[in-house]
Amino acid sequence: MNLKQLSQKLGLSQTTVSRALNGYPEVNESTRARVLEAARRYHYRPNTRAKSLATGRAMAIGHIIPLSTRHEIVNPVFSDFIAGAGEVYARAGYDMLLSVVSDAAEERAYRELRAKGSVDGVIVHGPKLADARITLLADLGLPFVVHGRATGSETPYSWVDVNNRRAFERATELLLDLGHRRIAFLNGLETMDFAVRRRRGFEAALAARGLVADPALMRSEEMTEAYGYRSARAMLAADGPRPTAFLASSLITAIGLRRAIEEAGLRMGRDISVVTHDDELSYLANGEEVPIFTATRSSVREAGRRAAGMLIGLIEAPDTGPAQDLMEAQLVIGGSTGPAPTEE
Amino acid sequence: MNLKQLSQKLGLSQTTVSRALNGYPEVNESTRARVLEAARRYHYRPNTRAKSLATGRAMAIGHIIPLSTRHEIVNPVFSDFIAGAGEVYARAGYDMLLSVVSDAAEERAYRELRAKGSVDGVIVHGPKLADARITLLADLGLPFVVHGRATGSETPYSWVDVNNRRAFERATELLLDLGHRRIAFLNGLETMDFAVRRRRGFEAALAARGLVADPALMRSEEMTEAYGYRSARAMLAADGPRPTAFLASSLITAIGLRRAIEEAGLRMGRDISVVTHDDELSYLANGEEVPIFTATRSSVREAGRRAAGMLIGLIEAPDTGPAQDLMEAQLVIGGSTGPAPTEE
DNA sequence: TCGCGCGTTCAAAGCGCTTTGGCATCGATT
DNA sequence: AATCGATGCCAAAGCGCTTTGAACGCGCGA
Repeated sequence: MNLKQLSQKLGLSQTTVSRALNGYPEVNESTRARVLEAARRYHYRPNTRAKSLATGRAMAIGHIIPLSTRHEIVNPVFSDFIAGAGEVYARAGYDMLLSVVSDAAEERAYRELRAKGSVDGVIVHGPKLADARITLLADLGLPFVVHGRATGSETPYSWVDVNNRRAFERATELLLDLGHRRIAFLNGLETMDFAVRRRRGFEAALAARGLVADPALMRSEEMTEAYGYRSARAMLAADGPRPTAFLASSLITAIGLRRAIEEAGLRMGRDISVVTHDDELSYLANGEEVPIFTATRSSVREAGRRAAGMLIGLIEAPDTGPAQDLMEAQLVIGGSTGPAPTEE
Repeated sequence: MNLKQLSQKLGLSQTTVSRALNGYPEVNESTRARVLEAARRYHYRPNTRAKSLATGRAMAIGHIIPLSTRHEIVNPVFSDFIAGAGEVYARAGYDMLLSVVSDAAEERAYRELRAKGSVDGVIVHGPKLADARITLLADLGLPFVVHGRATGSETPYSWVDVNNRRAFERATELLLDLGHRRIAFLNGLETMDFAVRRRRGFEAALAARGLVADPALMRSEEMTEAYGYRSARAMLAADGPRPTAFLASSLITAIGLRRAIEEAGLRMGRDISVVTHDDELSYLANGEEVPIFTATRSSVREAGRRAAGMLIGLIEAPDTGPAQDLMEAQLVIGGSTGPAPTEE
């Protein structure tokens, strides 16, 4: 059932039917009612491609996912973000277009999206320091919102981000207040912007008490379970003073951490304290009533909602300047932290 | 730069340029070369919407994700599947359209996808028993491939699935061979087809040795970490004979399981054996060289690739009947299994 | 009576592409 | 010399929608 057929059934012109459906004022209310009723009866839906060819609006938003194992993206954070964004798109009538591309093809993918006119805007995932995609997109004139920030990018841009620096600063302060001095930090890959901010927060909190981070206790890798396990195991087995607390960048890493702690015959929360960041992933809850891990908590799904909303705003009101949304993480206390054990 | 402009620059008609670009034979090879060169120079990309309006092909494939927390979908399995499918789509020139919808709106979402003509086919995720979506899609005449199967669906359909029954049968046999008799089974939600098949495999292996499953040792829930923890904790604390082994439906659940085991002062692999299913998620590896958990292993990313390939085949050769692809899981031995402890 | 404005409707153009149905040109065949 | 089949190119129609510009009928004031 297309517009032509529908208008024939109604004995009206395509023009009138189109206007009636799209809420234009110059159509008699009684005919409009007839049209709406008929559209419903025949399950009429305007063909998206024809509609966007005519209007020039794609009514779709793109997400380009670089497909590298060394990347932070093919990970559970992504599905939660997408779920949040998807809710908003659905409500606003936008489709979501996903492209999985190799890192090398990423720039081309953005250019194609633009040239082929398949989307009205894009979300940029996993920004790196001075991320090249930002200037690229600005050049292409394609509206975009970054999930995270890209320190060192000179052009202004829109973003939604968690205050990673502040979150990790507070987490570190908590551990310091509990008496911990030897705090290990298992960070994410420091090519990623958020990881750098987290490290800054960590270092700032130490510096504020006249302490300085011990390089031997700092790692930066992709945030897997094995990473947490391997690092904690090595640090706990090392000669010399051991860490009494760990700061982890993700729940998955913290889980690996816990495995190493327990294998070493220690008890998390008593012998070793752990604080982690928790993205509130829907399938990976940090315990039920009482959190397993003390954590800096911020919902990535909510971030998805906000980024989507911001982008749609940008698309529909192109003249507004770039927008920003800095979300504060909550520091929630769970069972993984306690006072630093006193020296024997 | 559109076709009209490009053809004017070349002094050719749109027809010829279009044919040259699309590889039609009735164009002189030298002009074709000229056209290709010019297209490259001006970064010409045909507008997708116009192209699909003209051809009737959307060059896009839809994935509809029901947005319920009670669902198995907003989970890491999903992102890996998508990553696999996305690779194939990209190579074949298809876009991927994602719709996140509430469960109630799911049927409508499929109908709209069809009526709006935005996709050439869809992948169905997380099939339930006698899933209604299958007959719906068959009625709509929209090509589709199911990731998994829907027992009890009378119409034939295409699917890609793991042999869940066989995998869990083998896992159970392994535990039986190791001398375990009290085996607990933490299954996924048994509204889902795969979970039912897994239970059948579990029960069949027991039955083959004249044993019968103990209902007190069987659970069926969404596969979270907390589920594994809570269930194992309760079972290990119960009066009467305790399980000596656990069969878990996902790595996440197994991780929760391990937490409960260790909190109970037991050692996994010695006091309590664990076998789990492992989807080989890229971010959640089952250990590094040596697997943490003994597991039935099957790559969900590979399943994504295969499903995408199958669907594209169906779309491009619509007359071929439904296809099937049953993947066998590997049973890999890790550190979580050992002989059943002898009774004291 | 005429002309005007208003409310309502329509025919047709246009979005950027593919594809049908010609139309020349030219070498080969009769 | 006339015919024919390739070969290579083009004009125009059509995909399903929106939107421009015009038209129609009607009531109203002049």
